Amino acid sequence: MMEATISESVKLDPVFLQKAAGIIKMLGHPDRLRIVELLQTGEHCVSSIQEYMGLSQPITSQHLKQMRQRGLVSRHREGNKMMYFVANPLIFKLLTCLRDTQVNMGCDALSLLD
Amino acid sequence: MMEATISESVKLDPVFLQKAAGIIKMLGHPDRLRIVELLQTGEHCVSSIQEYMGLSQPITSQHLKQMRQRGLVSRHREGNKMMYFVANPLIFKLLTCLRDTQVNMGCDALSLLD
DNA sequence: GCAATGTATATTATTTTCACTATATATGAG
DNA sequence: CTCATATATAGTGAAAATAATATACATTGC
Repeated sequence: MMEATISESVKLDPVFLQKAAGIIKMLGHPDRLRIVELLQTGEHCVSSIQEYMGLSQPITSQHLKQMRQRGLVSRHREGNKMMYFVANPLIFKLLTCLRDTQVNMGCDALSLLD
Repeated sequence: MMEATISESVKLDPVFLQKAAGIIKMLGHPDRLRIVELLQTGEHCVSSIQEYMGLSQPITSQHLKQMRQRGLVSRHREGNKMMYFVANPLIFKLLTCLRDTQVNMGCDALSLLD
């Protein structure tokens, strides 16, 4: 099994970078970041996400819609309910980065410096 | 040497999550994402960043200021010039995620699905 | 069919971001 | 001190994000 060693010199393709920025933008909102953190554990319906987050139903739907449009999450119907789940492998990787950083450096790793 | 295995079950601390969202938000703009990609290779002054990016001087300064306020980058004076550099380890990790994703999955990995 | 539940959308007001122009500040050279 | 270079900030207007309320739509069970 080969692990690719990614050199720092790999340049991000302009198209890729553009799409990536769009995805990252979606994670730049605390609520949405927390939603994907929840969804990472498995699929959830809107009402359970809503309850978990303590958000209104429309706001919850809106966040999910935005993330769906950017390809972060996807959904399927299950009877009455819409089940949402993470649809992009990059999301898992990015969340792993965050957890890793929190575990290794603690909360202060992200403190403002200036 | 021990590599920490980060379980998916590590829950992100609310404070950490809040700060992380702030940092991630800064990367959610294509120009800023490209700027940190540049800075990752070493420090650069404003005018060289500006030239590389093809942005106006005020816009360049503004992006840098925002990122400085969030702790993504820092700077020091070198004579006439202000040298900017990446100040947060998380940035490197996130960029590595992106490069890794691009290399392993190509540009289409981030395509919209819905 | 109707009512109940779950989700999505429309509308609107507020706030925030973005990008531009003009101007101010700081350093170095002379 | 003066000028040139490099950077930062102020002020403005347009565009986008956010959040709230009201309403529409879809599915289930009767």
